[in-house]
Amino acid sequence: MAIIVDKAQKKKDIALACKDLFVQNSINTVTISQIAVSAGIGKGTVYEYFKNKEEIVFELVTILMLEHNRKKEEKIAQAASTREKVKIFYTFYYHEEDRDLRALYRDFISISLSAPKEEMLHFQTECFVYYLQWFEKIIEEGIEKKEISPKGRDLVKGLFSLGDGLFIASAATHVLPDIETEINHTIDTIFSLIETKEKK
Amino acid sequence: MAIIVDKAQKKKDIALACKDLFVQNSINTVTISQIAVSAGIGKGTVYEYFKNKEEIVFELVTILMLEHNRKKEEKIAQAASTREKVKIFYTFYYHEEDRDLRALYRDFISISLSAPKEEMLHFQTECFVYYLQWFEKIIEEGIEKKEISPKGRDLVKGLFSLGDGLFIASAATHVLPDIETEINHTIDTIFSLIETKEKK
DNA sequence: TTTTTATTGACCGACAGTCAGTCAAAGGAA
DNA sequence: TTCCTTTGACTGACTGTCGGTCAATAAAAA
Repeated sequence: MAIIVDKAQKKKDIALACKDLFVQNSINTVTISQIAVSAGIGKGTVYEYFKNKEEIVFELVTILMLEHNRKKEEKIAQAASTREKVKIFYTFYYHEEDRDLRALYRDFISISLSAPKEEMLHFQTECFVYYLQWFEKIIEEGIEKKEISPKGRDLVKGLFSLGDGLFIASAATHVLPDIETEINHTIDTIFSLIETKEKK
Repeated sequence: MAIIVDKAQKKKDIALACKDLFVQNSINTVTISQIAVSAGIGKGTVYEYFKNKEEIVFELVTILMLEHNRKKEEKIAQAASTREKVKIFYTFYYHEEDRDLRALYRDFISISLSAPKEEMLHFQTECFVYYLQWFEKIIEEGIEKKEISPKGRDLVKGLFSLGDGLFIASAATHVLPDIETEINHTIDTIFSLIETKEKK
């Protein structure tokens, strides 16, 4: 046998090497040559590890998401109320520390919308389901603890999608310059409607 | 002197001539050559009327949107309750008759997210504000008529963005195959929370 | 050596966008 | 009427760029 490269690890290395490239530019303006230079490898080698540009974004999003989820999980565990948990859940859309992931997520949605290839739909679906179930769990626990009314259950998908909706409005228009206030205002309003009286 | 062409009209003609091309394919897969053939003009002529592919999509969206708004306005005027008006407002996301505009809107969001050029942000902002104000008016009238509680005012942007959020989830994932049910379910839940008792 | 794996950049085809040139209509001069 | 000139509309061959391929090479293990 010859050298055995840890393919998975090298994929991560290449992806991370050109993270700034993707964070600072949109996927359409980044070229494979730039990627190869950034990663210090030949253009052909890029294709040994990735089928196309999009796959690099997927890899990057995956890596950053795992790290992001770990931190988020901790923070949410510490939150006192369901309302607070939901608010923390949405900090992704405006917190400074998530800026890179957010920039990639933007590209990511853009790709998924314009090039609806099966793999992308599949990956996007996986991410969506993961976060939706997490979000469902938070709401479900709130209902169990009688913090919020069972009606919260009927708002899960709506509330969840609202985040992306506001995010897109904020990213693609001049409206909503302060998405943080907007999100928290909406959450507060909805929670004032579904929180039970006996909440602490 | 030579022939003077109505530039604005010809822009519309060219855009409409390649409508199907854009409806059936995503903007990235449509080529300028295809556009030229569809419109029965030379490739260079395309650039006499449009700066790039994106501009053609803008033109198309504008044309179809005007027609769409006219019809929607009629329907909403006929609706009995605020809840019904809101539901009709959201039919865009699933009604068969709006399928073409929806397909273009998808591309449109994708472009705005990945190529945030000033013109695009501007156009997107205009559309967003137009619909948001329309939506605000519906809610405001509902509050005036005491159909819904003043809290509805605090939910305007949230409710409004929810539509795009669900739309994207439905377009970019396998989740939410039935967006119609999902939207109406969410609207019903929220309205059951903000509708006043004295509603007819 | 030989085999296997990793790497590479020259190469190719496709595409967006340009531009030098063609064409047709209109007006004016004779 | 005829012919010449002007001018805007139109064109497709051409150029540069980019994504993606592949034959050649390197280099380690057997």
